Amino acid sequence: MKKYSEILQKCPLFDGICEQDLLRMLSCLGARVDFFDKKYTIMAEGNPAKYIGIVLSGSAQIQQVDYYGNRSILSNITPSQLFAEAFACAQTPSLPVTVVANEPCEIMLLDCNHILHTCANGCGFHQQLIFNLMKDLAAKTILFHQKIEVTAKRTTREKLMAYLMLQAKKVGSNRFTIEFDRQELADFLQVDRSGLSAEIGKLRREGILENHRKHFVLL
Amino acid sequence: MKKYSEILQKCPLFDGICEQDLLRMLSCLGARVDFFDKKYTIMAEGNPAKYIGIVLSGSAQIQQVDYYGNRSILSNITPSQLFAEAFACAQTPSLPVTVVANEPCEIMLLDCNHILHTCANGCGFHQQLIFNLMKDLAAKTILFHQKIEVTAKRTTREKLMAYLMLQAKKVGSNRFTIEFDRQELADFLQVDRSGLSAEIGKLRREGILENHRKHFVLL
DNA sequence: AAAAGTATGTTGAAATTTCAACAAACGGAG
DNA sequence: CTCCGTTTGTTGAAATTTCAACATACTTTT
Repeated sequence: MKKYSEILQKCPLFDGICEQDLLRMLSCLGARVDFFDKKYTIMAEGNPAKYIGIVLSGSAQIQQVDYYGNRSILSNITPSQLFAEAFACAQTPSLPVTVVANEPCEIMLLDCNHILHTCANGCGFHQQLIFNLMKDLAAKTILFHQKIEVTAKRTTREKLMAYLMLQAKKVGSNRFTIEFDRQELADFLQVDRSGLSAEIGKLRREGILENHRKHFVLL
Repeated sequence: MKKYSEILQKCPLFDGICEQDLLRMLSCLGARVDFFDKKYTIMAEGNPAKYIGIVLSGSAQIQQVDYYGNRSILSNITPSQLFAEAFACAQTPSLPVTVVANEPCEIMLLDCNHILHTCANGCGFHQQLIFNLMKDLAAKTILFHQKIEVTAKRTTREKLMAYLMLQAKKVGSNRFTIEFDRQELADFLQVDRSGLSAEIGKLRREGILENHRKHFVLL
């Protein structure tokens, strides 16, 4: 596990925990590492939520797919980030989302029960882990509010502009690269892909932005 | 504060804490109670998030209002429920939402810093409060997923049906009363009110549901 | 019980989105 | 470099949503 310690140190779950303690903890938490190729399912909708996931390398995508096969993208998870922690903490009997590998990736899974309940060897880190989980869940809630603020807009143009302005704000520059391809961006904004492409073209012709594929400049 | 103890006992923040301890805690947490008449603002967008709110009586509504004045309703908060806890825990410098009184209500405000950090008199309940906050935030995250699952649908009809079926599931019956009036339901589902009314009429004529105002029966 | 105010339903026209189909641009493999 | 699969852009028609305006139903006040 030692080779992952640099990534794990950056994980919000392990804030305030030193490398030595962290490595000792992992076995106590039932940590295991799995590999997934691009497009493979890491966690499937409908399964019980027992594990907290941590992306060690590559990236994963949280999706909801409805009865008719329409995909809605909730977020991308990058290295050091947690996923499925809310469902694991709430012990949801049936995951409402699917987690898929965006690219080949290494995923660490932790047994959530071992985090929430004091273990037999009485290691004293549960309090810190629970505090860190609380902070992480608060931060995720804020991200949800941001997503809703964007998708609550009524037109493709407004959603797109709200999204792009948020990205510009995040990186502190009017020039940035987005994390989604066109189909993914459409599934994140909850609009039609071709309509989205058309709207980007229109904004470009109006001189509001410049772009090439995933690269954008707001003018 | 004693007159609120029945409501507070049901609050997820105080799970596993007995009445006596709870009442002693309140002063330690800087608890105060405010009254608000219908439509009054309990917390205003843009302010720093310092307090966790608890609805003692009446109800409050979490809203986002954008630049153009378009309202989006996130949720209704009923007695014993928390609000703004995610922003307070994350110490957000600027609230992204507005909380308004749905009806005359009593609101308890707690200073979040007093919950997260051990106090001078070293009372031993912070760990339990943090654990409870973590559970509450996990539950709220799941509610967000449900809202997104509904609003991700592309047509008014699909959003409405997804919402109604979720309500039926919640109460375990095909007959139920919804918590929103038409304008509020439209602002929750992120659709046009008149289009929503039209769609309800259409579903009624198709024999898919019966309704009168807030009362619905799915057939 | 009437009046006033609010909420809901209805309508048709205008704006927007979705859908399907295809063209163009790009990127990786050989 | 070329081929091939994938992504992105474009288009027009059909479906849906939005918008404004008004009618009707319900509630509250006096």
